Amino acid sequence: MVRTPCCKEEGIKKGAWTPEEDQKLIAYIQRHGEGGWRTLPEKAGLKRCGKSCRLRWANYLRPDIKRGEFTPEEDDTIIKLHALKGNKWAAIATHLAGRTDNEIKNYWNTNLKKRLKQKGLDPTTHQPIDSTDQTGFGQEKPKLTSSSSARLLNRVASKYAVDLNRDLLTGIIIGNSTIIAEDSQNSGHVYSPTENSTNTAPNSRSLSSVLMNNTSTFSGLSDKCSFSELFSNEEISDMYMNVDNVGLMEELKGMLSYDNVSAGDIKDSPDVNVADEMEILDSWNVEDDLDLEKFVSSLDSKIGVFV
DNA sequence: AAGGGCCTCAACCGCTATAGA
DNA sequence: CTCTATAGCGGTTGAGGCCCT
Repeated sequence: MVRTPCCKEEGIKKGAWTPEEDQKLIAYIQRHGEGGWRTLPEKAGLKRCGKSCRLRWANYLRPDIKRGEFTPEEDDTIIKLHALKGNKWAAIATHLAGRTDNEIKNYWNTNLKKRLKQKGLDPTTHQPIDSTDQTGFGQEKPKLTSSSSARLLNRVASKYAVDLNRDLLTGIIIGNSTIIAEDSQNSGHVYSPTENSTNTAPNSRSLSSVLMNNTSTFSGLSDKCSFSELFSNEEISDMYMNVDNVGLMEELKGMLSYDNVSAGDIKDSPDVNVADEMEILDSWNVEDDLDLEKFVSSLDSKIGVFV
């Protein structure tokens, strides 16, 4: 990939923008519209590189930018979306009208991060820092990289998760705690990919069984999440607003995080024998109606201990 | 008053993704 | 398919303001 030289030329100004420069940029964009950033500086009479102009416009001069203090509602939205998306500032910004990714990133680093720490929450994982936490989600999770089986289980789950319909997933996420509680004791249930996905109860029991029984093994904040393909941004945001257990939603997202992943995508992961995992996964016949737990046990004997 | 440390946030840097020739 | 230009993203930097001693 060839890097475009930027701001390397002689005579290119850097640093803070002056009001005069701002005016030139605004006037030019009002006349000609956005785009063509490479040639814009010269045409607009600015001694700046195009990238600098684009950033100045996108982060500061755009007329739809909302300035001023973040509201408590915006704080809440950022925190919840960060739990779901991680440091995907641009993605988070799409949920906050008038706020830029840069502004949200700065606000997170200078305010919200500290606030979470003060509440005893890890700003990265959003889980309690205190290891005595009794929720189960706050307990230190084994690193994803520590378990090949966990990774594969994620992929197995995701392989079937795509068969689940939207209503089912919504049901699992929003307030279906009764079923989940029952499922935690239903260890013998067969996680069957052939169950009718429109039959909500059996499938939700299967999926949430996996969640509850293996909660410590699921992780991941991958942007390859198929979650976003199943739900619109607005719907995801609504779920976060309504869901009681944010941790559960994260777990579910983690389950889906390997959807569409290929061996090539994860071959750099240090402790994963990807070839083994993919071979096992590919050889697994969906029609076998295989019990997931038995399947995982069989994996343990082949590629490591399942935690 | 001074100056040192801390905080904030605009701007920059380095990189990837994508489109189009 | 390859190459190149451009757009976009996330991490980092540093100037300037604020606060404390």
